[in-house]
Amino acid sequence: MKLSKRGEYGLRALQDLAAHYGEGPIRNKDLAGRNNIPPRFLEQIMLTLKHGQIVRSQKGPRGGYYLAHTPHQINLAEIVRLLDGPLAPISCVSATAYEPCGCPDMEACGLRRVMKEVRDTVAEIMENTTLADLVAEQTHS
Amino acid sequence: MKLSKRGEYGLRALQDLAAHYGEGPIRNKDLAGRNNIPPRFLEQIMLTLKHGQIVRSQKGPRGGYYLAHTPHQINLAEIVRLLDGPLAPISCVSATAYEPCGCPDMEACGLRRVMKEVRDTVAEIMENTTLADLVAEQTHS
DNA sequence: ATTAAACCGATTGGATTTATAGACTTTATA
DNA sequence: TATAAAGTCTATAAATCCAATCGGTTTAAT
Repeated sequence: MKLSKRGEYGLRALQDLAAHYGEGPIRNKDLAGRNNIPPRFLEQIMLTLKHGQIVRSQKGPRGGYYLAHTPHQINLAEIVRLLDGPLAPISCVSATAYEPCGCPDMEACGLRRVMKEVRDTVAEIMENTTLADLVAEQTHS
Repeated sequence: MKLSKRGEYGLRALQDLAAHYGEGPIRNKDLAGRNNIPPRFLEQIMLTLKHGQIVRSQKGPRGGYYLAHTPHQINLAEIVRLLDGPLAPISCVSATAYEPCGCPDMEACGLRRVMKEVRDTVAEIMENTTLADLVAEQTHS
């Protein structure tokens, strides 16, 4: 039930970008330094986020990364799915990557129903939480 | 956010044991066969479950595994924790295995709050679902 | 005694995670 | 226009973990 480091780092970096939204590109080095993330590893993650249209980048001096949309347009579910794959604990309850499990009768499987409940609940929380929400909580604390 | 095969197999086997509760020991071979689980792998898992006091076993001919308690006394959270570790997506929100994350200010971390919400929700579902619930859903379908 | 079953330790192969390294491209600005 | 600062891309290494397998040991029913 764990998030990978890749996912955790990505979320932390994006939370940081959201906190500095509108201030122009932020260097990988700064993102890594402020959030205790190995810089070269973060570089890879940011590249994935760029390909996933979640951030944009500017090359050269004064370059860096910035959000491709406003913080309240980016929800956590899409980030996690991009960096970590499906939210579902087991693949037979995944909305985005369904695969049959080996159980005798899928409809009658109590385990499946509970896991679906878990998936749906997690998905609801993550889909309804945006980077703006993270930053809002962050500042009025 | 995924459950390991170990966890998935373990839950399936226990669901099976619960469905046959009171019928005496069930062989590893039967558990594996009915649920499409590699037998030698399941053997390991059942041993872990035994050491974790969730099942008991009987050796020798006519031997096998059976639940150590009634199905409604065994909840899914303890099983998953035993086989897969903490429920929390990131360790700084784990109730059973807390570790600080690298973020600058833990209290002010919006990400942490959301992940805690996810953990708490998942824990609530799993702690309040027992093997009896799985089987009940299973039969009246 | 035989046989069926769980127990236990070791190990393997593969995948994934977590990085590092190095060469390349783009671009601001001095 | 030279320079340096930044991201881009590919490759690969190290470590860890996961899934599965194997061989042998112990226990118990018949």
